[in-house]
Amino acid sequence: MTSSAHKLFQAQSMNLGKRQRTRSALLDSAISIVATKGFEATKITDITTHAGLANGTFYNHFEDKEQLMHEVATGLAIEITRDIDEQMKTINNAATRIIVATATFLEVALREPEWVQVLIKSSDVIPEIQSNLVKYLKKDLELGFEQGHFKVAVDLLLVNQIIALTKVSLQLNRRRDKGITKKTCAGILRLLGISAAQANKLVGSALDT
Amino acid sequence: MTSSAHKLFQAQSMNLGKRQRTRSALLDSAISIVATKGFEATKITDITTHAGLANGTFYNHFEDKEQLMHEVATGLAIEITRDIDEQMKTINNAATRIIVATATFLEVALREPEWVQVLIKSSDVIPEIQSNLVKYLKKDLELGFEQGHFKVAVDLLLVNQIIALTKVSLQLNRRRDKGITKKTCAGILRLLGISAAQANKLVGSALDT
Amino acid sequence: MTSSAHKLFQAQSMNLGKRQRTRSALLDSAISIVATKGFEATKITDITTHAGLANGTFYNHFEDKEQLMHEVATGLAIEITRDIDEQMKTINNAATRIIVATATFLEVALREPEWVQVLIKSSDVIPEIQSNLVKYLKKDLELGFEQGHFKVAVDLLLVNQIIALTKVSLQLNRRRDKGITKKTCAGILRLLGISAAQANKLVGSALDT
Amino acid sequence: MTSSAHKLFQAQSMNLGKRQRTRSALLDSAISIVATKGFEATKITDITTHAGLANGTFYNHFEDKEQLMHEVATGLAIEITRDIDEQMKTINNAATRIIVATATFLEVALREPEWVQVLIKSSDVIPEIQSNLVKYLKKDLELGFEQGHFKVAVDLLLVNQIIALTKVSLQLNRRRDKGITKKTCAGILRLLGISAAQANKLVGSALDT
DNA sequence: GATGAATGAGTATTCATTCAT
DNA sequence: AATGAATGAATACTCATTCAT
Repeated sequence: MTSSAHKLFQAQSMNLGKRQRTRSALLDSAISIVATKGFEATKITDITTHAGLANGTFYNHFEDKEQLMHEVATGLAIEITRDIDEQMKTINNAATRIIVATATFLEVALREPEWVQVLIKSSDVIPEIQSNLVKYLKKDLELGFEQGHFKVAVDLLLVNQIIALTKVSLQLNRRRDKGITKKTCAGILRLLGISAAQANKLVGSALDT
Repeated sequence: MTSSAHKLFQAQSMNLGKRQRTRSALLDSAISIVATKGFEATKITDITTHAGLANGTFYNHFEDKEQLMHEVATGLAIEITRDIDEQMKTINNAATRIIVATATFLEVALREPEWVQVLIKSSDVIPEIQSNLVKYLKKDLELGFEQGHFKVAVDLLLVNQIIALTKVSLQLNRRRDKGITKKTCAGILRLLGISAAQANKLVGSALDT
Repeated sequence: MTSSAHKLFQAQSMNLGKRQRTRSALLDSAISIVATKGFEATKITDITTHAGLANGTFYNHFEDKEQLMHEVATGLAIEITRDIDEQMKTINNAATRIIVATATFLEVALREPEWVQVLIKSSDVIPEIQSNLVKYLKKDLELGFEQGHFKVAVDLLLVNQIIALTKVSLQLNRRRDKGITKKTCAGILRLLGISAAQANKLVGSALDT
Repeated sequence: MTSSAHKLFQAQSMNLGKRQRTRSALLDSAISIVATKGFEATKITDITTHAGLANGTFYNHFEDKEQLMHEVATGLAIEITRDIDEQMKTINNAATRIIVATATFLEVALREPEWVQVLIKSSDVIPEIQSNLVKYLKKDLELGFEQGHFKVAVDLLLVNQIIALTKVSLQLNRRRDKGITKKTCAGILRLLGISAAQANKLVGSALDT
């Protein structure tokens, strides 16, 4: 039927009871469908059919579509964040942190395009996702400003500009071009006031190791 | 019924026949409703009711919602572009052109928030809008690169990044803050490889006259 | 499809517009169905099918089943009350008033069993019906007590007892036995403290003219 | 979970096997739920949840809701009848029998409102209840007519009128007013052709001992 | 026997679209 | 052209019932 994408929730519930496995099947199906058809256009029956279940089964596990999508988005956010956090633990330089975070995120997007697709689409509907992202990103930006790397005062506009540049990268990257990751990171650094040449150098040394 | 916004299509059809005026009323109503409720949530009856017409009348003028939205988006694009083109006729410096184009667009967004709101929302659904925008913007970017102002090679990613920065500005500008226009222009220039200080200077001299 | 019963609402809307006639068809269909299957068991599609309409048409005229049933019950109450009021205008003796009101009501029930059936069933769900009935009945009972006909103090229990006796009459009168009307009136008078012999005499002279 | 009401079926099955005890738990739960929410609105899961059982367990004991309600109603009828029969064994005077039967029934209703509530609601759906009641009541009424106490010929209408008066008493007696019992008995006697004064006297002497 | 997950038929409701007036 | 009543496909949600464990 669908993708070779990894089943996030199913993987997590392999050794749990039947109830949890069915739940996970629904959550994973929702990811596939939403990635394809979008949030609004996804019908309950799309999800249950994709999971090989009866429509009524949906309501044994979720109140409504809203609740399901919440869990999907939350699960995805946690999973993706885990990867990024791991990479970032030992990095102190703010410019490098921004580069690595962006690049790791975009790599996940190459590996699991459905996950990120859904996460992005959800972030319009589920504000927590967006606001969490803003919070963490802001911290690194302020750090970089204090460290003297970035020449621009941090405000909400700036944070959202960077998120927007990352999203653009995702949208254009249908062809899975790895070069776009570097260009995106460099663009973000330039937006932060770093010169074009310096931006390229920083991206190169941060990502080519 | 509601807004003090200017009726784009009605204004254009004032002196035409009744058929055209009814058509225009529907188009203008669509703008108001879509700006408020979004594309998906807009019902045919919302539009006809707002226009003071019977629901059936809609189908005397349009095949379906899709077609209506096409015309709305096209009309808006033409109208808004007209303003910008006017401003740009005498400007040769690419950096200034980018600034003025962005600022003019954002000013229209302040004056006619519904128009721009709808245009943005439509651009997801109607690709021509986006691709037209890309075409014109690309020309100026290439000019700037040739002129030596911008330090970055022009590609589709770059164009879309600039568009994205402009959209972010719109989304955040619920409070009609004019300062955001300048910040947005400066951000675009930095993204194009101009230093933060130089970007601010250019924006200042382009917009403060 | 069904009964030879008179179409209350259709009769009232014969010369009105199409909208009103369709509305009335739905109201009359509701009466037929509710009389047969009861309030709870009546589905929207039962009503529309019986009226020869599409299910969606229902919602062009009513918010939901609740609203429809309200109108049905109100319409029936008005119609039935009209008959009774007519008969009672010139009657001053309270005992006679009670007899005539009960007998007229039971006669309507013989003529239009569906109407009364539905009215009774509605009175559980729509309290206004019941409380209106209580109000009017109470007045006559108090009059009779003042006039010295009835030996029993009027209270809510008494009023409800009389209503209950009338309902029993309806339930048992599947065979359309006119004798039950007299027995019911006599029973009510006995309940009000009138002797069995006197009760029969009063009923006889009130109804045999 | 809730009421302090006595568990009829559980009490009867205390010393029987587990199967019987589970059955009884379901029957008692059904009484509680139906008394609160009514027959139609009672869901299978309401009953099983209240009994602390899984929903599937229901079908190990009953065919469907219908069968359950049959057993509930039958059990309640037997239990309540037992009390009344006990009281009546030594009473020969028909008027006193009617008074005591009614009063005992209404007392049970005060003590176990759920039982009677459900019994009344069931009697619409399960005709045997009603017809049994009719049979026993009819016997006493005929006795009273032979004894010369009641002035009215016994027929089905009369029997149902008396039942109706008893039900009215239950419906109005939300506030647990003991006075209503006496008024109800007196009303029944008046309906049977006994004068108001005599009715009050009989009720007084039958119930005040 | 008990469990509770899964089932799917049944129902209310919405709304784009048609068409007779 | 405009009207607005009627349509019916689409969809969410409920709940009695089944059945594998």
